[in-house]
Formats: sequence, C-alpha cells, structure tokens
Amino acid sequence: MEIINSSVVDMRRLIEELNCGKKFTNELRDLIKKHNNIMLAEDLVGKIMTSFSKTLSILSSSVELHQFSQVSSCEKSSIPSCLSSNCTIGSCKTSSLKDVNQERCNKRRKISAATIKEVSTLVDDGHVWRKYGQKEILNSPHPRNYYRCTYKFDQGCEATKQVQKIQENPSRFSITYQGHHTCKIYPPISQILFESSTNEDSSMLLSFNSNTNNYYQPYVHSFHSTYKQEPTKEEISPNCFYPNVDQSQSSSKSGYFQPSDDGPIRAALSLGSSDHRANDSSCTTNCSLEMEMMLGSVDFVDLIPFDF
DNA sequence: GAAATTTGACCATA
DNA sequence: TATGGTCAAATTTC
Repeated sequence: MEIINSSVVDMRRLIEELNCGKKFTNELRDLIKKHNNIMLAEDLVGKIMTSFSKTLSILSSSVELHQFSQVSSCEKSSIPSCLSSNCTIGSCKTSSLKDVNQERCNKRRKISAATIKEVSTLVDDGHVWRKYGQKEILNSPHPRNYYRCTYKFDQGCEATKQVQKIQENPSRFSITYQGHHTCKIYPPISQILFESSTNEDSSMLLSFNSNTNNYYQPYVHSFHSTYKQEPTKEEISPNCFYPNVDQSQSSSKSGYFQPSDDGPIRAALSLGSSDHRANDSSCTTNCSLEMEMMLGSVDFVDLIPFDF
C-alpha cells in the first residue's frame, strides 16, 4: 500500500516537474525569438535542467523501488547490503573484514541498468569524467577504459562510464553508462540544445528542431522499438504527443508518460503550436521539446548543438 | 603543487 | 582460477 501511495505522490511530483519544464521552455523559446538574450536563456536552461533532473530523479527512485520489489529470492543476494531488510541506513554492520570487502564489492558491482551507446567520436557529453582504470579485455584487441564522474567525492555523484573501441569497427567506440549524474553541473547552452545526429543513436533527449521533415525521424526509431505493444491514442491520452502522427494534428499542449513492465520508461513533452493551427501568426515554426528517460540512468550524451 | 592519468594489485564473481 | 571492476600509489601534465 505504501508503494502505491508513494507512486501516486511521485506521479504528481512528476507532472508538476514536467509542467515546470514546459513553462521554462516556453519562456526560453520566447526569449530567443524576441530578445536573443543569451544570459537569460542560460538561466532558463539551468531551470529546465533542474526540472528535468528532478523528474528523472523521481522516475529513477520509483523504478528502482519497483525493481527491488520484483526481485526473486535467488536474485536477492545481488542487492546491496544497505538496501536489504537486515541493514538500515547508517547502521550497516562493518565489524569484520569480510563485511567491509562485501561492502566494497557491492559498490563495484552495480545492479542499475546500463545504457550502451556506439559513437564514432568521443565528443564532450557535457559531464566531466575522471579516468580511474584501464583493463585489457579477453578476446578484444582494445583495452577498456573506466571513468567516473569528477564530482564523485565532492557531490557523491555515482555516474560511471566505460569506453572501448569496437572490435569489428575500431573507428567507433562503445560507451557504457552506469548510474546517473546527481552532480549540479550544467553543460553550456550550446550543448543543451541538441538532437541525435543519426538514426542509429537510439537516445534523443532534447530537440528544438524546427524542421518538420526530420523532426520525428530519429525519435520514431527509439520511441517504438522498446514497446512490447504499442499503445493506441485512446489508451494513452487525448492530449498525448504522437511521434508518428502528422504534427499538424497534434495538440499544442501535450504530455506523455508511458511506463512499461520491463523496458525503459519513456516520457515525451510536446510544446508549441503548428503553423496552420496557430491563431498567433507570429508563431511560424514548430517548437517542441521531447524527453526520453532510460531506465535507471540519465544520459545526456551525444550532445550535438544545432542552429535555430 | 595540484590535478589528471597510468598501472599494478586487490577482490568478488562466475 | 580466469576475468573484470575498482583502488591507490606512482607518474605525468599543466
């Protein structure tokens, strides 16, 4: 019952945060369109990032709770000791060396879902990483590099990533992200305004794309590929944002949240208005904000700036 | 001298 | 016991 209640509370907080993001994004759009004020724009971007970070935090905690509640008895041994029922926060038993080592191990062997990406270049992903290891991997000619967030000790940020050249295609890299950033470092505005560069990059996080023709293309790929069963419009919401529907038919105020049983959680928020529906003739472009949340991780990666 | 990287060692897991 | 993830001392860079 507690879980249900907390889910309801989380959902309310989620909606609140999404609405905040929507409001700030509208302000940002107007700011750029009317004033081109970069200073104020950066401030708004910071607010938007905060709003989305809170949203993702709410989602992550809900998902993790759900995950643990569904873990089978044979899998429970992999749960960190501090999350098990016989250990409360701040009172972990660390009397023996074995226990200490167990604790260290539990920090190492993370159980959170990883996000794996393939990229052709190691571009700045908006976070500051510190390399802490390199390892030769069996049957691979390329070593694996281990990075942690620079702010791990300053702010307790647990995000890590592993980078390794792909054996079949050494010009490309496989990047595995684990954990999500809790550090309070915002990337510069030029890196926040981005979209996925290619269809093969499965995660697109934010898009202010004004080109209707390529607007949906990267998103359709990732949006539907993870659903077991694609929900119908009626099942979701009359105000839902439908990435594969002509935008002229979509609502100017759209929210979307679709948790799946075992896949990533997806959320999309569509803002702005269409050319031929808008009463306001000054609004001549579609300006949309989309957000995709991967289970257990926040991945602001492959940030590629673009022009308005 | 501080910060970042390198690299051998340690340890849990399979 | 081999393997991979992490630690931490040594080394390098700025």
